[in-house]
Amino acid sequence: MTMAKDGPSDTAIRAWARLHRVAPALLSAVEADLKAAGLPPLAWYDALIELRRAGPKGLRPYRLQEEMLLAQYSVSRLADRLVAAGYAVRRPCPEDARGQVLAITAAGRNLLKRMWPVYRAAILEHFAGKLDAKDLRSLAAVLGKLA
Amino acid sequence: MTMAKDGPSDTAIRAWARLHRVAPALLSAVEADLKAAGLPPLAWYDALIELRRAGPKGLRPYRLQEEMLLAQYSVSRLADRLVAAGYAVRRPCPEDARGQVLAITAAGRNLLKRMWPVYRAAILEHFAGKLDAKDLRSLAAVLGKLA
DNA sequence: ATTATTTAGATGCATTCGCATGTAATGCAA
DNA sequence: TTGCATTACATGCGAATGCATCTAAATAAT
Repeated sequence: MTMAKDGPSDTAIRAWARLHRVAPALLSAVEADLKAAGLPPLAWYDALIELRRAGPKGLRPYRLQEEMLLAQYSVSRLADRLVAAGYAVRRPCPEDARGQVLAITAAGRNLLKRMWPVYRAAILEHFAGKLDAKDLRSLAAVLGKLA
Repeated sequence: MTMAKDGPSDTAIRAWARLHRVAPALLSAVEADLKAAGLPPLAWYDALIELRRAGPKGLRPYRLQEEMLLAQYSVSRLADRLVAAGYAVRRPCPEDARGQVLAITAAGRNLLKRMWPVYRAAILEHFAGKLDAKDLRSLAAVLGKLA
């Protein structure tokens, strides 16, 4: 009955419960498809997309951190792995000697190209294929309010 | 331009991107509130809710696994921790000697009562407070199609 | 200029996750 | 029944995560 304790409404609880239930399942279904295709995790894709968008000037790790909404150490280690795998390089930062710049390599761009078909198919199969255009727009609109 | 390669539409990609971006951030914001209050992770709450719902007869781990959409080893270890913390007990299963039954303890029920106010406030702050009733219903409806 | 504060990033350590596999009991088939 | 596949759950081990802390450089304060 949602007493006057002034918490979220029952409707809100239901929506939350579904989000809490569905979103992680969806993400891990997509991750599983990538893994099944012998490809790296989604986070690598996301990071490389940002690096590619940043262009040849590269991207500061703290910027990547903001874009991806990750913890600092998480970006630091993601960068370690991307660099170790040859998909990105670390360069010293000209304007700030304590910082660095991350840039995508040719291998990184190639990885994006190899991942996208699998990623795209996974999005279609697990997500977009189950919704119509109206659903998708309304979902994007609602989620937009949460950012 | 979403060529005739028959992937997800641009609208779908946008919706996916937001979901991928917002949902994990939301979850970790709520987790952070719980942690800040000195409380266990959300997964403990979810599991204990299921155990409480199951009543005194308890719940088989594989059932919990289905409810929570988790990996088998993940439930096994979650159960380890709940039991170690005294919030649940393992009992041998009468009808299946290889199985077991998990049941919530009084301490577990008490933990649920302590967590709920914090959880509820977090849902309100990070989620429900930013949306109106129509948003919430439409979100629940769309996510329902993905289950 | 000297000192204190903040910021960028790395890392040791403990916990957790994921994968593969192991053990044991059940169910099914020949 | 005996043998084989399946199901329920646990676990060793390597990788990833989270926390706290460290270094070093930049910035602000005195």
